[in-house]
Amino acid sequence: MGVQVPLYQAKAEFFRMLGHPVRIRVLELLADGPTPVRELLAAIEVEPSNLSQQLAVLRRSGIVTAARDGSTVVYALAGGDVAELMRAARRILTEMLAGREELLAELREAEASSAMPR
Amino acid sequence: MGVQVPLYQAKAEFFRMLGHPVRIRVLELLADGPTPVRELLAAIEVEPSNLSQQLAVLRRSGIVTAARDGSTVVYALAGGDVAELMRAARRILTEMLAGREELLAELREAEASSAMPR
DNA sequence: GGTACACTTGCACAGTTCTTCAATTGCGAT
DNA sequence: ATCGCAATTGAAGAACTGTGCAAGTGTACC
Repeated sequence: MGVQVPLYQAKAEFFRMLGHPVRIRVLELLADGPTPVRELLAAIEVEPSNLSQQLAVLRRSGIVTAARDGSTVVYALAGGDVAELMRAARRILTEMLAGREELLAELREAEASSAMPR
Repeated sequence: MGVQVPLYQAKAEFFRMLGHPVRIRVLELLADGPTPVRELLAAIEVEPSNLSQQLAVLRRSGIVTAARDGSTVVYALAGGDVAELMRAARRILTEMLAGREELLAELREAEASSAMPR
């Protein structure tokens, strides 16, 4: 029953895999259904080789699959509730950013009513 | 009012912030309620200065707050349904890890213990 | 004051990830 | 066979992240 490959390690790797703007956009596009690379390239501003590198990361992690169809390659989500994950993340993100805006507003008020900073 | 930092950038930063085993463990411990650093240190095998560095990352991102109470510092989730995010992630991980028995077993244990009162 | 403890910060170095370029593979058409 | 297009791979350097140590801040207690 020993822990051989730590669970926290696996979770962290999963989140790290999501931690790139191009990879996020790809996953959101794939959430609407299987998509050829050509379309991903048209939708995301990125060099083809860079997109391929990011697709390779997603493939290696197992969250997407690739299938060749003639001369194009079509990517799809390997399964799972990716959309649900994104929704949960967006909810937390919204709260986090809202809190930050409030702090910024408070900071501006405090500066206006006290001595000038450096 | 809205800052024009691309949304995908913000999402990627959010996930990258989660992409570290120590930070994951901290968030899961905090999901059970506010916790002093001393307890985090006892539960996670890590050097104090390393834990502090990871706590600083979480603080900077805004997902946790720190409050001094005497000589100890107590951390808490800043809000948001972190537990729900973790649940969605676990569901996807389960599918991705299908076939890797050890990790699946650990995921099931984690599910069981999170459903139990302490 | 001084010592002890809890926690944090600065810093240097090791390790990892990102980006880009050039080279390559696979496929369809000529 | 060769051309052109779609997509991938390999490799190198830049950029970023993680770690541990030493030094720092803040609090309590004598």
